Amino acid sequence: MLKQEVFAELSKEIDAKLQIVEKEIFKLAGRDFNMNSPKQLAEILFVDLNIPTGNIKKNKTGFSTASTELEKLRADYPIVAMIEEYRELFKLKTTYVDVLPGMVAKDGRLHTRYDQAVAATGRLSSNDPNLQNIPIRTELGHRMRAGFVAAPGKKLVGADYSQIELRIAAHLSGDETMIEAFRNNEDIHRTTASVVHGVKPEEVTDEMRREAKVLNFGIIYGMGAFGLAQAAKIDQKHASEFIKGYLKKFAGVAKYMEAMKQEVREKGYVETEMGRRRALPEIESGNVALVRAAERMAINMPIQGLAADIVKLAMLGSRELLKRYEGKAVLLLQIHDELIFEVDETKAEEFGQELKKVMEGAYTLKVPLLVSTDIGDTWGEI
DNA sequence: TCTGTCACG
DNA sequence: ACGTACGTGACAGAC
Repeated sequence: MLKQEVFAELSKEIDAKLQIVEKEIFKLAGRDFNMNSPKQLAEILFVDLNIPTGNIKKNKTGFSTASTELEKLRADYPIVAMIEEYRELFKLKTTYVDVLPGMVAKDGRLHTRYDQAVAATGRLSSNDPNLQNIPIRTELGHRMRAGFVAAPGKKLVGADYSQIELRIAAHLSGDETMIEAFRNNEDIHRTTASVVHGVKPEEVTDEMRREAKVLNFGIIYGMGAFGLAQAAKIDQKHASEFIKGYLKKFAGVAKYMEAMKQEVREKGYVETEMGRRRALPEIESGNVALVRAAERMAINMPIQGLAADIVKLAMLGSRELLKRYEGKAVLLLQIHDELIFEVDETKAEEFGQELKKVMEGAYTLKVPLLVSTDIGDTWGEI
């Protein structure tokens, strides 16, 4: 259910902030313009204000004003930081804060729709409204989630798989180092940094761990040195050596990647361990960029797809659990690696413990599946 | 309807 | 020389 007061409060606050930021931007720009138009914004930045475009990417229209590009300018140009703030506020307002309250149904609840046959990897997708992309990464995001509440007398019980895709990567690749790390319940990003740099885990710096985290997520999608350099904000040479070192130490992962590329070349498709297939006909296109893209999808799909399969199994398992709670617990949301239930407040604690067991036992990998659960009155608390 | 952008996992 | 990490849905602007 939505707490209308939370949304009304946020709306008011965002409006006020937007007004101030907008005025400030117009002043710095020297004239009024529509800052929701990337075209007009680019003209202001790169023509009127003559901001150098040396390392700014181009798109079909001209110079990009995407946040990854603006980030490069933030330190030198105050107007850029203001534009970033404007964008964040505007996005939250127009996509969520001003829209969701009007979508509440007669029963007082917000209902989404799930598509089960849209995503190529086997994931669900959510629409009208999409409740799989409600903000969380910013402070305003957290405050918005506090506006999603359990019905009176109920609690929200959330349960999410910890590092499910990396655990699946360990499982599918059979990489001994990665498997050991998960079996010992290590901090996987710290372990990666430790292994690649050849230092003890306790000697891993925050910087090393941060880079390793980006690499762990990127590597299984076929990220190159260029991508890692951008994402981790390191130079390309360093990124290239980091990847080389990683693939040498995590030889099982390198082997998995090669195996998927070969499989898609031979068969024209890849599949998850449970048999879900994704056809990748572009592999035969002869167009280098399309072939490379198909290879990356071939590496990623068996991982992301098995995660989707496992969560679906967990949903089936939870159905059995729900039967036992006969109307005292219902499933509200699935968010890829996470399930959120609404449960009688008297049963929430017990339900959470049983749910954790069901989800962790939904499928057996070479490494344990780990689920963490949370209970709260609002989505913001879990 | 397409493009650019940005919210999430 | 080129493009550059996977999967989605929604919004505003431009045409």
